[in-house]
Amino acid sequence: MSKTSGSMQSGRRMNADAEHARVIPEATASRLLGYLRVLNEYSFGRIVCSRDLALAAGVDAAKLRRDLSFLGNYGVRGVGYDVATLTAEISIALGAHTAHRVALVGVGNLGQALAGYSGFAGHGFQLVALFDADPEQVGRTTAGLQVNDIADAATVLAERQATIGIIATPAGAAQSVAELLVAAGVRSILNFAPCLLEVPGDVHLRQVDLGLELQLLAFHANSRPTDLAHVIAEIRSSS
Amino acid sequence: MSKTSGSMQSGRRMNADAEHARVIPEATASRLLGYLRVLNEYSFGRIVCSRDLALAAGVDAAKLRRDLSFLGNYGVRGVGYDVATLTAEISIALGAHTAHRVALVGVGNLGQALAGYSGFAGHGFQLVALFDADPEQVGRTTAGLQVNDIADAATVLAERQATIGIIATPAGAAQSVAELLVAAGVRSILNFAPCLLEVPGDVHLRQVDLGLELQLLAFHANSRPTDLAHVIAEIRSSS
DNA sequence: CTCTGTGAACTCTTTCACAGCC
DNA sequence: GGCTGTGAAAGAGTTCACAGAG
Repeated sequence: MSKTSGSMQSGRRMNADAEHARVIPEATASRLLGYLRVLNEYSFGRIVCSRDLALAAGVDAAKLRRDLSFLGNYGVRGVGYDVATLTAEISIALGAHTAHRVALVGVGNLGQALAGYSGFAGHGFQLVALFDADPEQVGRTTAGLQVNDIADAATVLAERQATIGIIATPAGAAQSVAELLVAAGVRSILNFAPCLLEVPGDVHLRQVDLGLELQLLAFHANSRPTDLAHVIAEIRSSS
Repeated sequence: MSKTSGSMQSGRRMNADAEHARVIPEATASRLLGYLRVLNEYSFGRIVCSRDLALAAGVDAAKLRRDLSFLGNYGVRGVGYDVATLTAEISIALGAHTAHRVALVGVGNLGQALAGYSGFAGHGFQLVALFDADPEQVGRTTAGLQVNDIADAATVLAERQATIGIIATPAGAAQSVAELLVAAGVRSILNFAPCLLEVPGDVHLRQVDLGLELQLLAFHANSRPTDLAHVIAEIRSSS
């Protein structure tokens, strides 16, 4: 997002050490997670070929092989990939082995859906704190955690040491919540509030906008028939 | 490349290169929705320049101008864009004027969060049916609608004529729900279940995976320090 | 002068196709 | 034969920088 500063003097030196190409492109990273999910359904010790794995993951084989090639050469030509090895390598590459302590702000419907998300603990995430501004919610227990007052965020977070924050509050509250989280040392934020957040450059921010997704879907639903109607109208008017 | 705005009369051939500005790239479409949201906070009749609008929308000015250029030439050089005109043009381009009838399946926490989503009605979406498989939920009322049994989907959907479906069920139920929706005439599906759906080619599918977003965030949280260390090491070794 | 619209360069991503290994 | 890994080409998206309108 932000301009990655100086490429003025580009590094002509590639391969200083050449352990392996460590840079995993953004697009690849998101698919690797998908492969990992699919791999979990194969038994360890099995061998799987790119075509089958790709089919199961909903991508095409060439793309999958290209993606995996960023990790190194873990396939065997003429054979395929060992499920156990591949699982391990992807996990390592994505850092899925390290645990993350997560604080969730806003325990409305969306927040509770997130708190109850089953894939949470399963993938190295530990929910360590819940917050809300609503006195009605504060003190209640969800997902085995008591909801704290957002006003106490500084103290609670200092104690619980979260590194990831999830914002599931109304848009109006999101910015101040983000600031609280950042002040408490959170360096990665997943924001579900439909608004733009300002955060320091060293904080990684990810935005998920449910309304926007719906509108994009509608756009595609529209544009296809509309294009057609448009073409038809043109043909008609020209005759 | 593109000129437009003249109601240029094209020939009867569809390959005539008359109407250019019609193809909006995917990446641009998603940002246009963002601009629309920001524009709502300006008063109609005002003029806004690309720099300001871009700042408010969180993109850079050149990108914004490029995006808007896909719509046609609605800006005035040396001046800026008229808020009212721009709002209208973006809405038209995105088809935000047409209403969409939405069916939502799964009224658990996530489903209720979606049902209660405020930006729903505000942007041409009308929730027309709610479904769940849980007898506990069936019959309850959320967001002004009674929850129907998913078993009755065919009948209810035939009557309510939804064009967009939202799946907010557990992963295991998603595929069969998708098939029900498709059979009932739904041609656009927004899927929140963390699984791959198989749908016919003419059905537009959009996937939102909350767990995946979280894991991607964690990936960046992990990889950034490493990247940095790597860059530093390179700089050091080269000087 | 300010600000838009866009060619051109650039970077990121996908796709093809085939060499090389089993 | 089957399959991986990857150069090379194609495509999508971004950024630069400037001509030209007001």
